[in-house]
Amino acid sequence: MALSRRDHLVETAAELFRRNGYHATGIDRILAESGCAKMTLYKHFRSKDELILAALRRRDEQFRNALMRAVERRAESPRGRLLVVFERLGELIAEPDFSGCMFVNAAGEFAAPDDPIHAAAAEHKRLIGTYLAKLAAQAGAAEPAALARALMLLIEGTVVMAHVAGTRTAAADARRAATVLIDHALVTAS
Amino acid sequence: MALSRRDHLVETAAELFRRNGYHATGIDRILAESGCAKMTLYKHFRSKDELILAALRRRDEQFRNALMRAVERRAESPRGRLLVVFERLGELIAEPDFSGCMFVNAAGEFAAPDDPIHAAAAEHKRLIGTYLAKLAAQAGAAEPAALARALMLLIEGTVVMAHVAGTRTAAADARRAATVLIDHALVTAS
DNA sequence: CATTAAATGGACAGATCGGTCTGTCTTTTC
DNA sequence: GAAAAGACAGACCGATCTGTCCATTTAATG
Repeated sequence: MALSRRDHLVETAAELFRRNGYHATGIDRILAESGCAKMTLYKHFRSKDELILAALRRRDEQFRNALMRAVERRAESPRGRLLVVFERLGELIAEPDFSGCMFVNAAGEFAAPDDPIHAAAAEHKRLIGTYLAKLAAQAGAAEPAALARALMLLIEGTVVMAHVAGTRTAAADARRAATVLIDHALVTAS
Repeated sequence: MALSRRDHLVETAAELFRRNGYHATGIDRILAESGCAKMTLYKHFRSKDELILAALRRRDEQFRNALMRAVERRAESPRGRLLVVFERLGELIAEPDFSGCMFVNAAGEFAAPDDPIHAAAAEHKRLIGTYLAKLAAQAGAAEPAALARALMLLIEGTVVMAHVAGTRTAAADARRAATVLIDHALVTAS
């Protein structure tokens, strides 16, 4: 079955927000691109901000599901599961119209920490961090949460440097640093 | 001497852009806050985008000067100079109205890589990276450029996680990871 | 086929956007 | 003190923004 009208709207919006930003993407553009009428939008959402929230939630789910599937599929060792994350990172930033992390961009445009949109971005990062900590624990890290936080820094830094500065080696750099940190955490644990 | 009219405008704009974003900050707001007339703005700048560029250039200089001064002032060992960067990072993200990196936010709102604003953000990151590579070389790293790129990832990741997710331990996490990477690079060099 | 629900295009409102222009006032300079 | 330059306030422009409303058409359902 094709996407429902609502989902089609959210999908189109998410793509435009990702590529062009939130304030810079007008409602009319989203409607024209999706072929929906204005009243269809405002029947499903009370405001543009709610549409942004729905778009972020959709992308959060898609992103985490794809990540977890990749880790499961390519899993070799528990240590290797952590490294799969960085391989996926390399694919992500190599995509033709990669535009950085849309959650980071959202937090940038909606800077107030108590803004629901900012909070949704924060929740996304929290969920990824929790997942990484689980992988780190399975790999037998001395302090799984601490290792996960360090790897998160490398991941976010990679996305930023690849987008802002166009650093093509970012994912490889991150992977190399990650192996050092992971091995250090595993040695300390044994 | 007080700031010139032009500099006062740029300073006010930079602060508003940093806190509230670029598209979300209107010209009128900047004028009201700075007490300038519209024609004063358009005498010095041809467009809002040029004002944004001037604001980014100003902040880039201020930021790098402050960083280099901190490194010089608190310098102990060559290795310690690298770690001063992370101490400064901790102070930065602890500031009351810290709003992430305004260069990253600029690249997010002006996503096209060939946009002059995006390019200015890229140049800022490039300059920081070059400086880090110099410090890494002075510390005797095996591959100074590679170490610098890895540290950049930690730094950018710290700013992102602190702003987006409110991770208060980010700078400490980064510093800890940095020492591991630095020592690894120094051991390999000897 | 008839009824009902949903989505359509498009007009419209009110606000705000970036940018232009006019005219007045203040400051500097000689 | 006169002349020149710069900054002031604010009206104004066309475009665009989010959001509301309506009248029509389409699609699904009994």
